[in-house]
Amino acid sequence: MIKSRPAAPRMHGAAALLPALRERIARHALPPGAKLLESELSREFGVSRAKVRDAFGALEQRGLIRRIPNRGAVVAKLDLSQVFEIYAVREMLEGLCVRLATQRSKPSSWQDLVRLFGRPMEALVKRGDFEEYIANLDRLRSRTIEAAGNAVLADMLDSINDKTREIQRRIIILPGRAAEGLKQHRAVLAAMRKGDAFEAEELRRGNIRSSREYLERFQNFVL
Amino acid sequence: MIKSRPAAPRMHGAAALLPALRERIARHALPPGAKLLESELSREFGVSRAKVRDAFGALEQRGLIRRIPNRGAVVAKLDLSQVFEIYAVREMLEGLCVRLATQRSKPSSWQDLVRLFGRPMEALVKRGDFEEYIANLDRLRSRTIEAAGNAVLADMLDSINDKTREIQRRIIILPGRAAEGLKQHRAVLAAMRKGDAFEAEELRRGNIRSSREYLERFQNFVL
DNA sequence: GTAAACAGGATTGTTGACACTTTAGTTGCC
DNA sequence: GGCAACTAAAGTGTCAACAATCCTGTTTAC
Repeated sequence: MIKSRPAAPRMHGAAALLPALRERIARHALPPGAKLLESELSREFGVSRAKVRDAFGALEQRGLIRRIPNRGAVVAKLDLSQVFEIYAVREMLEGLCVRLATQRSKPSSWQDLVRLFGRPMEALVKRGDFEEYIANLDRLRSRTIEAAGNAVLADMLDSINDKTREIQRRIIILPGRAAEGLKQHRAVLAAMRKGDAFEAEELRRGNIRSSREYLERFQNFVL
Repeated sequence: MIKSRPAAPRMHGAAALLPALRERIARHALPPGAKLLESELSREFGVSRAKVRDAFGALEQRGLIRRIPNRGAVVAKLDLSQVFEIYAVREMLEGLCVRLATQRSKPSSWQDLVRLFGRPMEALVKRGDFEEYIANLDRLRSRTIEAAGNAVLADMLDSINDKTREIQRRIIILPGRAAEGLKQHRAVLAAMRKGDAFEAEELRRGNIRSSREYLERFQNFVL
């Protein structure tokens, strides 16, 4: 059975506009280079063109779209060098995030995730169920960000995530990556479970460097 | 002689609006809590209210102002906990920046800054010329960011800088801070001059932690 | 005397129309 | 047939008037 991933959310209203566009761009439902028409979106979401314009402004600030005067807005493409730039920043911030999360929470609070990343995740990798694998990775990530309790950091990671979600998906399905990643996440979680914040940080950074190396090796398949 | 710091730039035109507002907020020419009137700015800069509104949107995204529906925009105040959140992130990013800059440039390219941070800076500290001291610090910072060659990182540091420029100024004038900071910056530069990227990173992080400690100790005077 | 109700003024939010720029298609000339 | 100039359509950028909301000071009722 094919898991029907919810398509583009067809919610109406101004509040739904920005999140919906972010989501579509992050999932490459709007692929890089795609043109965004103000009037079209205005009709689809039932909001005024001015609001669409506001949303475009926000997306441009986040670096998700590029606006060319009199020519409209297109989804930003990131070339390889930008992706590596992001990875360098990401390594530092995710490391910090894990360290803070470990320092600010009871070690035992990670027990359920330790369990989840044991047999269940192993099974998902063996079965090749990448959707659920990624969903669990997201659970770990959200819990970590929440535990870190740093809103500035959360914002930055969020922004980075928007830009590289699709690329991460493509890396995960590379041969061997999911299994290797799982091993690394287990190590991170074990350090968190011990309460060793600095070891957890270093392991998480290694995890991201390793992901980066896959990207380097398979860049032709990913971009 | 008093160095007349250029007041609020009275340039006109839509292009000048956003940078001018950023500058005013960063320098606390518009202090936290100050109200921003659309019509007033519209007149001052000779642009339509719609453009002022756009600029407000950008400032809100950057976290420099808060908009309350039907009540307008006020300069965001940061409480102490937010400042510490920013410091945690800043430590990582400035460290990364120094490391990248060291790795990607010829060690000899830092020679002029090494000299500048020798006697001349010493004299500025002795004389208590904080304006020039800070101007030189900014020179070092820009050069480092440029040498790091990472646009994503540069953006994030820029955003952080907007929010904490005034606070940094107030820390620098605390008793002993300028002298201690200078020693640390010298050590960082020496490591860069040697080409030891990781030592430079660690020293820079220490420098920021040290700045943070001053803030912690003197928080009542700074905020 | 106090508090609620009200009116006037000021400020923000929204909409629709209009002007400008680009693009694509068509016509006409060489 | 190919190239250049023109035309029409589509889309974006801009603005000004209108609507809704909030604040302030005054009046009114108890």
